[in-house]
Amino acid sequence: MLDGAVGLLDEDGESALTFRALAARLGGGVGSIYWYVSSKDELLERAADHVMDQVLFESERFHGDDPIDDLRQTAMVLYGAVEHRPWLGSYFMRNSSSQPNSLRYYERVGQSVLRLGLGPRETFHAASAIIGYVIGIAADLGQQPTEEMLRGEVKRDEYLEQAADAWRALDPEEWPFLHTIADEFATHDDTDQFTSGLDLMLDGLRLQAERRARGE
Amino acid sequence: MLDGAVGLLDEDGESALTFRALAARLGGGVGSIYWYVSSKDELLERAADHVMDQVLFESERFHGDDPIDDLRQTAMVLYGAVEHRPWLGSYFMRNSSSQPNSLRYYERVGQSVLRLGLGPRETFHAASAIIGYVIGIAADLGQQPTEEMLRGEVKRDEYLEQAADAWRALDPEEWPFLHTIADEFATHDDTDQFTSGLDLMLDGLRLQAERRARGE
DNA sequence: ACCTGAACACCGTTCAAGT
DNA sequence: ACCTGAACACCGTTCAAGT
Repeated sequence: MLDGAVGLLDEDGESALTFRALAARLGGGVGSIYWYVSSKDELLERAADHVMDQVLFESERFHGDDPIDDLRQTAMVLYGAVEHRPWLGSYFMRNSSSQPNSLRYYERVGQSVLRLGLGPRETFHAASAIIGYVIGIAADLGQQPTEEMLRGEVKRDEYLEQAADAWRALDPEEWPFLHTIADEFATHDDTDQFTSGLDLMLDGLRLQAERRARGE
Repeated sequence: MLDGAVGLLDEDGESALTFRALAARLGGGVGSIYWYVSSKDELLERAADHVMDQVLFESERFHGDDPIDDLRQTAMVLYGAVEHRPWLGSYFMRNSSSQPNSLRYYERVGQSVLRLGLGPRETFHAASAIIGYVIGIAADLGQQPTEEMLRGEVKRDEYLEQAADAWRALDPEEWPFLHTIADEFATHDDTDQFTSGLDLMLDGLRLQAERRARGE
């Protein structure tokens, strides 16, 4: 059932997942889904956790010497899963019993942070910040244009170039930032953008750990 | 109209904003809303930008010597707006013409980053990372429990303590991270959590700027 | 124990008709 | 130019009835 739900979501976006469509795909009646799930909210939570099962599996092979490296790779696996699933961000990591894999993932990230030797509060904050960042960026990147691209109406390059052109047409005195980044934006790679911000955060985390190790 | 829409969203959450409820509040018919807005999506985009108007106003007074300080304060104003409006994260910063304030906010953040003297690509990445982080964390924090709290069913403290208890009951060998942070989680302050992660990212950004200034 | 599908309440959107 | 509200297609959810 969850395979079917994730399939519908991946193929045609969040609006394609209806009880009727899911029942049709499974070859059953609308009502029978309610035997396994109590609401659409729970269906989406369980679908999210179903995706996290794969994320968890893929991130289990990272056991390097540097905990920061492990964190980077673990975060990137999650990013890969959320990048084209904007719905995932809104439903995972709800502290509910129907999301055991999300909790395990949180624990995994946390264990890498633990190796940095920070205090409990800093450890809690750092692990939450990393996951929050991944979700935030992925939600940002997987928005409206993506939906139109799913329907094949707009190509990504054209969309970016169009937005960049609009920025270039603005007054440079008033919009120096948009002018500076217009070229970068038009040709940017989403994964690069994600990685850069992640590295900023991980650099800050490494700095915090070093400071603490020096007893500051 | 947008005041009415934001009012409904703030009072009873995203599901309370329906065309019928909005029409009733405005004392008109359902169809008349379509004279001003072409779809519910656009209504939410404009409502989001309506909120951003206030965010923009509040963040205009930051002009300190340290661009990083400006960034921190500008980010915190946005956080304050999104914290209790989980719907905002999904609708703002779509590069559409109906969101001029979001674009202005992006420019504002970007101008502070520009003062750090990085290259165009790093500038683009840093500004996007900061905003992505704010949205991600705020979306994380403003989830399900908040909705139940809106209905007055669960108090925040009880909810956190309950989750922490569930973590404490797990095997400590297998879940060292959750055991380490259970106490912190039970008593944590959302704004503290947000600020800590933001500072990690800003520390990393400062480091990057210093490296570049030294010509590395 | 598990499934069915008609029925219900509600939603976004359209549109002929009004002022 | 702006508003009205019935009508339409569709949705999540319920439930009496089936196996």
